[in-house]
Amino acid sequence: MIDPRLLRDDFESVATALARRGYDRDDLVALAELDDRRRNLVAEVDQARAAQRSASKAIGQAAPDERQAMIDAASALKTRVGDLEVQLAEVEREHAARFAPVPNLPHPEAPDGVEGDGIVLRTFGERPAFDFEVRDHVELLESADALDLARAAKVSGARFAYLKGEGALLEFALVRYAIDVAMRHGHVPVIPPVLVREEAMYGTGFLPTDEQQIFMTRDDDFYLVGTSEVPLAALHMDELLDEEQLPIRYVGYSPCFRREAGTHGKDTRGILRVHQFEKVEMFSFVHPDLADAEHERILSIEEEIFTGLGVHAQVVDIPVGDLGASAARKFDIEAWLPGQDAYREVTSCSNTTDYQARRLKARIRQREGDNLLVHTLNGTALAVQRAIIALVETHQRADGSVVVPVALQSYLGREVLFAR
RNA sequence: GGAGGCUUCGCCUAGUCUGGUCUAUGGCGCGGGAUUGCUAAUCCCGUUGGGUCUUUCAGGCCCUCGAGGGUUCAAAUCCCUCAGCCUCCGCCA
Repeated sequence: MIDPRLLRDDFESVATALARRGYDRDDLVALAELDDRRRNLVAEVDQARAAQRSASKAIGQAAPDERQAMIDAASALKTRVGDLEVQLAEVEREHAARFAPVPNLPHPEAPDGVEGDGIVLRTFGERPAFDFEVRDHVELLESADALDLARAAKVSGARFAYLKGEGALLEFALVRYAIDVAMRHGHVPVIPPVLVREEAMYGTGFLPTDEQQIFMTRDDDFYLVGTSEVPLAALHMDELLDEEQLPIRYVGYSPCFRREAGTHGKDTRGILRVHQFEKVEMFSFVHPDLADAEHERILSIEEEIFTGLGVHAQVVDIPVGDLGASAARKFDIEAWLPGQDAYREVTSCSNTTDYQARRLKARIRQREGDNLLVHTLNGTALAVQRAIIALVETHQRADGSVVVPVALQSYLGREVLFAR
């Protein structure tokens, strides 16, 4: 959620910033008016309640024979408070519903544009060259019996997979490798809940805007998380953090569930886009002044992890038109996938400034000055399925075996995968 | 799944049976100050969080006793729903 007070105090800068994301100025005018209406009504209700309270209080000290008249008078005041409260509740409801979908203010340095207009900041790793016909991850993994898509389709449907044998071992190795790198940089490992309540989904900004992407349970009011960003962010929901505790850094490992609504026919082959995947995710709570630096820091850890996997990739500064609701700025790493002859997103790292914190009510108690909202940042350490694709396609050999990068060898216990 | 107990302003705690003097008690911790002097002690003051208004170095008012509803002129206190914690039974990895 954006700050209603900022909208009131500096309407122009909010309107200008959100215009970059294509947000309609007239909608903001309406929101500002709604906010005024709410504040006026709050003042009125408070006043009415003060009158009623003092009337009621006097009754307690009054002589018995005076009481009935006073009670009658207080009853009238009560009716007025009740009427105003009903009006206020209606306005509050509208206020919450109308402010919630407003996206975060973009970072001044985030580039303009829409999907596809991202700016490539740099590339790293060597782009692989092959003197044989390249296989894609499906061919490589299936022929080694490390992946079973057909039976997953039977059991669960399209966009599901079994990882088996060395495929399953590869997941454990990659996960532990990524967690170790993140831990070396001060992130505390966490296995979070993946079924969460509505507050957590709302607080992280996935509701209401991404509702169509989220799985939900039928008989219990749980949502399945699409990323452990949700339970990691919500970890400090409703908390007042001491300044000295910051920064707080986590690295979570969890399955992720996405409905992939609206992606029919897109990336249907293999495990690039599936309904259930596993991901190692970094998450930081920091003082606002340090958010930009933390964003760079998380990005550099992501680069370290993928550099260790010997993968060629590019770092992209995502344009404002392609940001999720909660992000002010986002960097993606796109790895080169030889099987597709293209760069594809393997990590994503967002600075959500105070947007999630305002909704989650996660604040900082400062030694001096007022409490303030903490800033939150998240970034993919390693998305297992996509990392597997990049890894096996990059390091494949003519016979279908795959050379294991040195950084991963000790985790996997072997130097070559899929050897015959 | 069943039975019972519990949740109070950082932490601990009084208050709930019997509604009004609760503007929530006391201790610890923390912040500020005073006094005496010797590895400290004593005393005083302050210390939940949020909203809103004003003539904004400040003050007023409202909300906040796990959350939400209800009863009442009046709710920490009575009633209902929900959540969490604890104990026991059942089940289970």
